[in-house]
Amino acid sequence: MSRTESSTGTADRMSVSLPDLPAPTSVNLGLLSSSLAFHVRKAQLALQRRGLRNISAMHVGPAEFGALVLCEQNPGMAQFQIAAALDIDKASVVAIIDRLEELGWLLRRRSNHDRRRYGLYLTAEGARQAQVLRTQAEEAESFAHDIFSPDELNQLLGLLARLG
Amino acid sequence: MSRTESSTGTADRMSVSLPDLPAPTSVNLGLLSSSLAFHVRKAQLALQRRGLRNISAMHVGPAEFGALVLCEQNPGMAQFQIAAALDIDKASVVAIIDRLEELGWLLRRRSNHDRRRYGLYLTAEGARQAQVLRTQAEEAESFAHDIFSPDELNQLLGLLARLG
DNA sequence: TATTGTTATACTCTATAACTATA
DNA sequence: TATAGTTATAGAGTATAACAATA
Repeated sequence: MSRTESSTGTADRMSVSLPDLPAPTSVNLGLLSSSLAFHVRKAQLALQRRGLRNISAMHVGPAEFGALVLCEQNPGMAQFQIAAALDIDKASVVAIIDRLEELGWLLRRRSNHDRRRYGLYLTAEGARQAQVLRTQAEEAESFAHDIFSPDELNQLLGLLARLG
Repeated sequence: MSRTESSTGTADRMSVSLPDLPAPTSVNLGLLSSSLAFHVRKAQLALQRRGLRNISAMHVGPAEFGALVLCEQNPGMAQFQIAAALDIDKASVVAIIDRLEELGWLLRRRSNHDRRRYGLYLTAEGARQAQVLRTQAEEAESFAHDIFSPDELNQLLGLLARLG
């Protein structure tokens, strides 16, 4: 990589301006300002920074939280169903369930109806932690209620749901 | 990891139901259905699947595309400004600019106004590629125009912008 | 002292492919 | 043959910390 000054001899490769412009003080986003992907990505970063990441010390991220809530609402759920609900591969679910099982928050029980599957069940401790995490998640997202009216929040959720 | 059947002896740890439930046929999302983070994440995945990822063969991802568009709109821009605009660390910008420079799409030119900085400028080839990529990005997001009315799309963009 | 760019390093999240056991 | 779960592996995308040059 030639990261030299190369102040001459490359003029023919320049598209816009050779002169040593002062760096712009305010940045023009161009096409990005109307890009859905750009805004969705920034929104996700903003949500992560608000505390949704590393939600309760432990190594419990959004995926673990999602799996826990799903198993709470749907006792006996199978791993491939977690994968579908969270939009990730079934192979990626294994490590998530492993972690929750190691924490003692969740049990795998081989299904008798279909012995290829596990049924997933929360333990009592898992149910307790789910409650704690749910509260934390709600607090992490509570700033949205300051930014948006209830109507606007519903609008946003509805519009996003149509994208997925 | 004991992934045995453990059909007995763990009843005290179960929070919900011991019986071997058939896996639920339809999944209840619980709290997730009203979670902003959950919907934003699914929306991002949907956008990526629509072709925004690996946008033009080469190793040109969303970050490279963003940097290219920014430099096109703001000739002489510095790397730390790219970092701020894309919401990533300045250290992460280095590799992105390296790649664009290797492709011959972009030039670093040490600024004379502040010799700590580089001014970033598109090459003629970079400007050509920016046009190609812009078209591809617009096509990748065009499905949004099928899903949303122009008003709805503006609403969504506006609401997302308020989150970031 | 603070800022800009750089390097080295490591971490999170996820996908892919190949395997097993069951269906 | 197809499906559910597993393993091993690899990749993308980023952050952090420490550093040199410059302000």
